Amino acid sequence: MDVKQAIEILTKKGYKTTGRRKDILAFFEQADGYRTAKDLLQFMEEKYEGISPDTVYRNLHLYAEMKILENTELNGEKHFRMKCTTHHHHHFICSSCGKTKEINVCPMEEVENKLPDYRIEDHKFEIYGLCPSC
Amino acid sequence: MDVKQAIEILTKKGYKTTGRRKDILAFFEQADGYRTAKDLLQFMEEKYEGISPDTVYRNLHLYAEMKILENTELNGEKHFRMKCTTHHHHHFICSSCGKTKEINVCPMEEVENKLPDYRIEDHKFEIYGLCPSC
DNA sequence: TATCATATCGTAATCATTACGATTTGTAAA
DNA sequence: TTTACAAATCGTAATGATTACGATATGATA
Repeated sequence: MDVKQAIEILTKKGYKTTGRRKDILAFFEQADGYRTAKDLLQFMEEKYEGISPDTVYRNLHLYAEMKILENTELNGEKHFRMKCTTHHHHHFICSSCGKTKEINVCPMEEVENKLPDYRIEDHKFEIYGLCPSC
Repeated sequence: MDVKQAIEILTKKGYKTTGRRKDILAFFEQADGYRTAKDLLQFMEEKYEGISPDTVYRNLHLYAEMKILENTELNGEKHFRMKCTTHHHHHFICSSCGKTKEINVCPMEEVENKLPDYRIEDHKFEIYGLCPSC
């Protein structure tokens, strides 16, 4: 997912493309990993002095709902990153810098066979630790 | 993990066995699944009128730190349950009632081979959905 | 350029969690 | 059993993240 694709989704669903929305997307595009709401708020405050926290959180939720961002809990805080648009996969997440590495292992097929009477709606498979540079 | 084992751990590490601590453990022993801090607080207030929220949260963290409880995020809220003491495994978690089902699938060996330069510290593999009764 | 629904602001409210001094209470030694 | 003391809890306030909301500003479309 990049800024261009995200804006297309917004437009198609009838949402407006404002400067703040574009800058939030740009922040995550260049972020290369998971970032907190606070990180984003600080970034936005540099350009938009006195920006309302409401604006930041509202758009974070909007983007998560529209599958433009994905989120996870890291060190007790919610973190966000651009959603991957390629094939299904999971991530190693560096708990120090938030960078991720794609992991192409998913045991869900095996698991589904073991849960015949359950309705499976979602799953999470994440590996945490330190990346080579941290 | 049951109440008896948990109290042994507390005692061994020099923590006191208070009525409140025993009742918190009893709550999770009979809970059979994940419960929120609020669930626990409500339960405790029935018996201990005017109990301080500090007491509840402090002990939740103490138990999590001592590996008596494990926790996860469910519907945006932290949930806790008694820690499993058997062999390593993962869980299906019902997002409606919080009940869990043991899943004996773990692909970490395969994953470790793919991350030679990374320090792996933890991993999470959880399946979410509805259990047969929900 | 005018219109209008949407987005944002400014600020306050909410909610979960944490902090802290005062008081109470297990625990272990006398 | 009593005493002594560190640990636990209370009562209450502070904190911090998030959400709410009426007023105002601003994209998008005609």
